[in-house]
Amino acid sequence: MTRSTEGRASTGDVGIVWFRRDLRLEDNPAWAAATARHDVIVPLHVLDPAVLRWAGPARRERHLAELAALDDELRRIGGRLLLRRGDPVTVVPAEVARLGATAVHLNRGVTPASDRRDAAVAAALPAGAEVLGRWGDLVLAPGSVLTADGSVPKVFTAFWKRWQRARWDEWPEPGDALVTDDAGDGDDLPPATAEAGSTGAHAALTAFLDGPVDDYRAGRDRIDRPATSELSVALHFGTISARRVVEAAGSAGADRQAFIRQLAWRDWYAHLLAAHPQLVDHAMRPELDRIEWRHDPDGFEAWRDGRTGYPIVDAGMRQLAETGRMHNRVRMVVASFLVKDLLIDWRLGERHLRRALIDGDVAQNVGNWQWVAGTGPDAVPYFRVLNPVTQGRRHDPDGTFVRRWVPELRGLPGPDVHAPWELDEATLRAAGVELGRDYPHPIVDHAAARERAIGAYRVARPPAAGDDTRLPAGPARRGS
DNA sequence: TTTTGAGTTGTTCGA
DNA sequence: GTCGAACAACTCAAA
Repeated sequence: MTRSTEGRASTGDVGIVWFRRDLRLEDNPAWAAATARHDVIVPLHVLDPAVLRWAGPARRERHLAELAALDDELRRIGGRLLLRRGDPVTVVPAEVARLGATAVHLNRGVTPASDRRDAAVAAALPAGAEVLGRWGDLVLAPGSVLTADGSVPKVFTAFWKRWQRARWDEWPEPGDALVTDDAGDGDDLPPATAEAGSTGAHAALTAFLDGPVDDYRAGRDRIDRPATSELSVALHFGTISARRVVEAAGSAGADRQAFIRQLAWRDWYAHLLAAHPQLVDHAMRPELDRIEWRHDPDGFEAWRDGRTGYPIVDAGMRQLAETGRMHNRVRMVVASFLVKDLLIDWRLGERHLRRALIDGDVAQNVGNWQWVAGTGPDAVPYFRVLNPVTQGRRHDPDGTFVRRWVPELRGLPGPDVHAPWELDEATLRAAGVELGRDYPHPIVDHAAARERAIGAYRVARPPAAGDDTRLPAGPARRGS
């Protein structure tokens, strides 16, 4: 502990704000409640090796930059972020005892692991100290958007209707407590980057609201341009509150409405996981856990390393490996490819993306993977299989995105880059591409793989009542 | 309790 | 090239 704080702290009641996924001071319920209640605040962050093990290099690096930015923000009001390393279940109670704190304020997470950890911390606190949890990550807290029977709506549209009607609970107003300036291990942090912290988050929000938002419906699926808010990382670390984003966007016009709707999807997946923790590794409908996934380590590696022979898939996976980022549309395409084209268990892909993405989040990632796999909530026809070539031509019409991440195909002109195997020898030769040498042949035939996936899903489905003699048939054809 | 209409970031086929 | 229907059969929400 550094000098000056001792004197300030000695006269007053001490509270700890344990920052986790809420690395901001503005619009932060735990921070506001703590500064209103205590005389002295200790802002604490714990680097937990067990959590860091599950983060890829891109997220770890950004995590440290975000901590540095929060530390900068605290310095501006005379404080420092107290950084500790270790298991929070021992570290947090030890700090409470050392500082004589009476409460630990935090914003809760929606995963079972997060709740278990917080409960273990609470149980280990010295007598007289307590954990005070709030919700600060979502627009609406879990449990606040329910159907008439008290459950989380299982189709998005029903959730969306109620979400729009719901009123926010007011968050507490911050007080004027003193903030301590003990940095702990914080002096080892790398400098904050320009895009980190609340400053970076608000800059990204402003840039989005100054232009792209008003073409959001048409632009958001364009993977070759910056047409989205790029706020997922800021929302992941909580450097901006989702409520601020909703307020700033307003609701004027269908484009802004479409953008806000995406934040409702985010809330929906969090609400679902909070209510159904088993969604992390089980299909919402049990029969869909019976799908016979293929054991195909080579296929998985080709997918992971970006050499499936499908350019949009490979571009996305290489971008992910290099940067920890991926457009939402591309996430759907690569997920559909693994699950439907390769018929590999969605859980394997989910784990990989969750680790590699900077914004990798259990609730969001699981929700989206289950949506693509058709195993989760929402009405998804099981025959929905994304065609990687169609998706590429539609959302990357000039092939710009592919050429950026798959340099060996740069010589191929325009949208032809999405299906190099369809080109004639002369075109390929002119572009300096020999399939099988410079770039892989497709590892599966999409049309055949699509039929295979539909068949596997059909077999897993329980027979309809009164129809238990039906044999698994080939894909139905209309007009037959 | 029963009924009814809707779901859904898609693809494919044929007119 | 564009358009609409079909895909398959549920489950869900709300009346």
